This record gives sequence, C-alpha cells and structure tokens, in this order.
Amino acid sequence: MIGALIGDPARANMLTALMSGKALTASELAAEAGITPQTASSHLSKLEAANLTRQRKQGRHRYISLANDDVGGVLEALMGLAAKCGHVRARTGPRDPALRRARVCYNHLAGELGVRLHDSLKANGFVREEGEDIDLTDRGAAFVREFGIDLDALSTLRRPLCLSCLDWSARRTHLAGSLGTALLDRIYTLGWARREENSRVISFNRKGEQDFLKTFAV
Amino acid sequence: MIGALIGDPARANMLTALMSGKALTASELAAEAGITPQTASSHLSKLEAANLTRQRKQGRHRYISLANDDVGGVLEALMGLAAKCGHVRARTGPRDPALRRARVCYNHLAGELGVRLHDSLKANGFVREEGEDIDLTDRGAAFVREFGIDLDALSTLRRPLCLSCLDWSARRTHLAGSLGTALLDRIYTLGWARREENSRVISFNRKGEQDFLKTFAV
DNA sequence: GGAATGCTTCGACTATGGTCGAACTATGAA
DNA sequence: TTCATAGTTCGACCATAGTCGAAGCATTCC
Repeated sequence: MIGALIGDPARANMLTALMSGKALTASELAAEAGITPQTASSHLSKLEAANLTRQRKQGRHRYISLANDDVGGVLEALMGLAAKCGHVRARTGPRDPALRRARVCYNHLAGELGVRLHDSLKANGFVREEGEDIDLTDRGAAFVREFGIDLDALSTLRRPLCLSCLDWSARRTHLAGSLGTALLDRIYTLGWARREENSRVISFNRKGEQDFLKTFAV
Repeated sequence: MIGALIGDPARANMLTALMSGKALTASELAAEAGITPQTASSHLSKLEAANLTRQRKQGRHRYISLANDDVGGVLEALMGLAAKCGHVRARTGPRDPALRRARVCYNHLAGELGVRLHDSLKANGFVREEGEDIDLTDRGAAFVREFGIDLDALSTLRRPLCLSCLDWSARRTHLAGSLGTALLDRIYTLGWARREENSRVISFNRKGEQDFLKTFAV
C-alpha cells in the first residue's frame, strides 16, 4: 500500500522537500530528513520501486525528483488534510506567512496569489470550470498569448493544459497543468518574482506584485 | 503525521470500506479488515483522534463514518495514485428482504419505508434537520395532526419529540422519538400494517403500502 | 432477572521495519 | 597512482506498534 510509504516520517520529510519541484541529491534528502545516507538510500529505493519518485544519475550524483504531477497533487492534498485536522508538522517557522502568500506547488503557483490567479481567470471568463475539470476558453487563449506564453508549444505536450489543484493553506482551487507551469515561468521571466533558496517560497518584489495584481484582477 | 494512519494495512482496509459513504459498525470494520474487534477498537480510537472518522453511538452499536468529504477526497486520490481498483464489498444489513423493507426499530418504523417516511417529511418541509437534530415545523405540526396524531399529548411527555436514528440496513437517517412511535402506532391503527409474530418485520398489506407511499410522497 | 451481543480496556507477545556502523563500489580530481 | 566524495550493501540492533486472549462494561433481548 502506498500510504505506508508516505507514512514514515523520514520519507515524508523527503517527499515534502521534493515538493519544491527541484531535483535533490540523495545526500541532500538525507540531511533534509535528518537521517544517515545509508538509511536514506534504503528509503529512496522503496520510493522509486513504488513509482513515487524518479531518479536521474549524473556522474556520481543521483538526482531525485517526484515521479509526476499526480504525486505532487496527492501530497499537497494530504498536507492540506493534515493542516485542517490540526496535525501540522512541527517546523513552523518565520517562513510560514510567506509560504501562505505565494509558494511553488511542484511546478506552479500556489498560496493566496495562486488562488488569486485562478479566480481572476475564472471571473474574466478566461477559463471555464466544471467540477474538477478546467478548460481554457477562446478569450482565455487570447489572454495567455498576450501575456507572452507560447500556447501552441504547450498544446503539443502530452501533459494536460489545465488541471485544478487544491490549495494547502487557503483550501481553494488553483491552476496546475502545463499552463500553470508556463504562467509561473513567465512570472519569473518578467522579473516579478524569484524563488527563495532552499524553500518553496516565491518572493514577489513590490513592482512585480503590483503588476501581478493588476494583470490578474478580480 | 496523518499518512502513517492511512499507511497501516488494517486501517487502510477500514477506510476503504468506509469510502462507500455508508456508516459501518466497529465489528463490521473489524471483519472487513480481517482483524479482531479489540484490535479494530484500538485503530478506530486513533482514526477518530486524528479527525479522520466520526462515530455515532446508537444503542450498543457504534457507527463509524468518514469525518468529511475532504477525507474521502484524499483517500480517493491516494487510491487512484496506487492504481488499485477498490473492490469494496459492501455488506449491507439483514439478509431477510422483508426486514430490509420495513421493521420495527425499538418502537418506530425502520427499513426502506422508514427512510422513505423521513425523506418525505423533510422534502415537504415538515421537518427541519440540522446535524443530528430534527425539528418539526409549523406546517409539519399541521400535517401530523391531520394524519390523526394527538400532538399535544406527545408534547407533555418528557421524551424528545423528534430524534434521528441511523438505519441498520440502509444506513440512512430515519425518524425516532415520540413522534416516530406515534406515527407507527397510527399506521397500525389505520390497518396499513401489522407486526409479524416473533420477528421485527412489519408487514404492510397491499392497500396499506399504497396509502403509505401516497401519504409520504417524495 | 439472566442471556446474548457489541465494544472496550488491559497486558503480554511478537514481528515489521527503521536505524546506524562498517565495509564496499563507482566516479571524479590531482 | 592516490585521495576524496557520492552512494550502496550488509549485518545487527532495537523500538514502535500491531496483534490477540482474557476480562470487563454497556446495552438490548427474552
């Protein structure tokens, strides 16, 4: 059963670290989980055997990342449930408010600003939401092209364009999928925000946040 | 961490069984998980402490259900990820079809027709249900008086007028309390049905069932 | 009243699996 | 070559917690 894999504290810590979307080495993950490399090695074999993670060997390094978006989504949902039930992991630091404001959820924007983006797209009729499915409208397609995204390139990917993802802190839906990733990349490119080192926090600078709020008005 | 709770095979089996949406007893869950009742009892305390499940004591039974939709959603996601086809065998209630159709529950009507009565009262705005509480509305009071029940006499009893009771076979709420008893008595008096000897079965005659279904329409 | 059922608590047993030390392989650098 | 780093495998240890038998409590049935 897959739950048992996620259940172990050490593995949970590693998976949480991988939620940043970055590929981490086995040693880094060991440090993150507070265990020795040999123990981590054992855990990583199991995670990989269950197809929760994927590895890429490069030289003498072994880079680990989550196997796919689904895994990230399930982990996010689990964290949300844990947060709601009051079983939040210890480790609540000063980063917490920033995390709530804007963070990376595997590869797309989450937190208050992530919800804001989703709501804005919906309010303006750029996406149509039906249950758990999200579809980009014609007007929405025009909008994202205008925003500077190569929509045709995204369409050729096998990955779904729009996916809904449940937010951990706000308990609201936000946008995942290849479009979600592309939007976040574009936000970096525009210089509105940057990733904090060793953290899931996304820091918007003053001007970037103003532009963001103006572009994605509700 | 919540993942550890879901991780254990026994608990996973129980939660899977509860995914049907029905409330199950502690013993049923023990059987479902293939463990003894005392082990199940221990697991259930933990699940409840973590707010994953909710219990409702009724008589000597303890009905367990998932705490909320979020829990179900996460479990669903996990199972989808595990690509595990959930063969959730729902073992529903009594084998005797007659018992399932209509029977006495202490002193009021239960079974499919009991659920029907409850649903009808609710659909017509005769009762208002809030959580586990049920209240008779003004229109409902008029209705039961019209049906031939001395409501004022019931009001003088110390016993609660309306109580919700969880159905044994259908696992749905139905009406208990002094009003539930009075309604069943009235059904006897009208000659719609009678108690079978040495059984909890209530036999409606053909005309009686027709009248019942017409009176308590949904 | 007594019998039967549903469930819990207690205590003891046991097995799974997480953990680390030590030794080993593999890649890269000097 | 020699050394250093990254990671693995092996073996042993041991704590956690899942398990059940026995006994007890609570409720309903007859």
